[in-house]
Amino acid sequence: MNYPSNPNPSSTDFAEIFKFDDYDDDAFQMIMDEISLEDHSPTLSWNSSDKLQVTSPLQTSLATSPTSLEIGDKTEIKKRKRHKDDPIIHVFKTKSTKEIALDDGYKWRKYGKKPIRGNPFPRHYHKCSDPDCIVKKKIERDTNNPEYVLTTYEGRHNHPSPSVVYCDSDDFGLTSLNTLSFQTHTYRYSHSAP
DNA sequence: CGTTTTTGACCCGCGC
DNA sequence: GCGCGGGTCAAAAACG
Repeated sequence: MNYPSNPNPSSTDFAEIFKFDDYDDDAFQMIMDEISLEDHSPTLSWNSSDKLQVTSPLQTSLATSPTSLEIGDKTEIKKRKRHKDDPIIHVFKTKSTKEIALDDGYKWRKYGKKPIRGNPFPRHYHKCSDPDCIVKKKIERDTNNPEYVLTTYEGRHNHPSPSVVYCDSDDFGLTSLNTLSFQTHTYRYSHSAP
């Protein structure tokens, strides 16, 4: 049984899904058919120019680039083709003016810090403290919105959270999608390991 | 005293 | 082949 990373940014105002990373078009469409984003129930499609289009009861949006689209002011979706051997990645965009490290229930060991070109704030590199677990996360401030922090999780924990299990599901690793709600505005999407 | 953080060095892929 | 940007290592320091 694999356990996904389980971010729970309890110390922040809210978090929201920022990026879909590793789905092909069919899988992505299937996912969008399954989920509803708060008061939106969007359908997604790609037009002839490969621009992402979202139609919801509230509005119709057309992306300005093939890979990114904001739905209202809540959710930004990014999409690209899945590459072979791509790791599973989740990116969370979290409003956080004070602390840069989120308490997500797992223990992490920091192993690097790097200045990133174009970003006045450095990126921090963390590994799961479990010696047999290879999950990593990167933390950096959003260049465009310095009051937000981007947390990128890579891989799946092979062990449960050492602290509280915030969300449980019998079919982690079996279904194509789990939609979890941590707080009012916190959503998480994952899919089974390949 | 075991674990984590800090920090410069090292490594590696990519574009030129 | 070289330089650059990004990712990781690892030794020492800091921490609790």
